[in-house]
Amino acid sequence: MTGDSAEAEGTRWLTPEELEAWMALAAMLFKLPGVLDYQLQRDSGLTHFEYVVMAGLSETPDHARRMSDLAGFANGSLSRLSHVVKRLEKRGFVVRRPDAEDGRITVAELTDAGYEQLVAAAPGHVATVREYVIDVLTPEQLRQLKAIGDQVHRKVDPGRPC
Amino acid sequence: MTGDSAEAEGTRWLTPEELEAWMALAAMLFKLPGVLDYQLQRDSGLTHFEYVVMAGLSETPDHARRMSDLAGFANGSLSRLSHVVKRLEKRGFVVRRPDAEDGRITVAELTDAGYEQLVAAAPGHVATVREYVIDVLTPEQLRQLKAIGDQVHRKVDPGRPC
DNA sequence: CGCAATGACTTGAAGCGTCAACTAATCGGT
DNA sequence: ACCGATTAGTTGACGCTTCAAGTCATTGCG
Repeated sequence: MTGDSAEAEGTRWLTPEELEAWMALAAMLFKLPGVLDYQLQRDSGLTHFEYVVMAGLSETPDHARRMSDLAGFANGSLSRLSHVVKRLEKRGFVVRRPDAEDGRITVAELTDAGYEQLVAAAPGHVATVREYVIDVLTPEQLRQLKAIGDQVHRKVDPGRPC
Repeated sequence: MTGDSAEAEGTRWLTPEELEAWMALAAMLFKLPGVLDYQLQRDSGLTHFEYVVMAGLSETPDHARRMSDLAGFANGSLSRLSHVVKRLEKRGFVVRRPDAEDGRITVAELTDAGYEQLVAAAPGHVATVREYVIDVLTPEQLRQLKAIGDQVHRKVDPGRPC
């Protein structure tokens, strides 16, 4: 679909430069998740999403956080989070309890075993991020990447501070 | 996991700038596929991956291509492609046949119905890519994005021209 | 020529994510 | 104080991706 045909006249096709940028982004989009999941799965038995969820819990002072908050942090749906937390609970990495003040709210809390698992997984994960992303880019490119990512993210998901 | 603790001494944790860049990329990585899939699914009943596969076929003069070639183009595994092409075949968008010269090779070919489906889906897809990525970035950022994407992609997937 | 090794897929099972439906708790107007 | 509306989260079914195993064709070595 290169836009050289005459149908759909109203369509603004991508210029060659735009296409190149999009293809480069798309290739990252397709490949990076697999690389991250593969390393974490192999070395720590965790999905990248599971890792992010547990990391989100570890960020708070009491290693606990309500579900919808956590879902936002991990960029996933509440349903997805619910399934994942149930699995993590079954594995003993997390516990769930209703909030004392508002019974609708569920609070997920990282167990000690979960925290240890996260601490054990972190170095390998960070090394992978470094190897495939950070260390192949210059500091200037990292700045650019942050700006680009923020702008796209803001467009995709407007209702958020960031 | 912010690296302020003392365990795992050998680990080079991310600096704040590196972390910011990574978080911005990760947010894109999580959200964009959903946006693209949603639009294509809603308006054309296609997955983004299915779209890319059919686009890969439409690029050749005879609208046909061997499976492993196509898998590389679409950045997916051969197994994934095999399942997807089977579904597309069931829907009448693609046909498969063994190669005449080498019986191991399967060639997938876009049918007329498949081509029409693709042509109908393209404008909406391009508009979405434009809306969420291209049009929120400056030409300079698009150049940067291409460079960044290429470098990461080359690291992730070394055995390829691009 | 024969047959082991390699290459190109295909298949089936298992796990994960999404969607829609559902439950349960709180809010808000009267 | 009541009851419909809203908010928070859970669940089950279905579809898609992955992984490991299997099939069939071809290559190349002895």
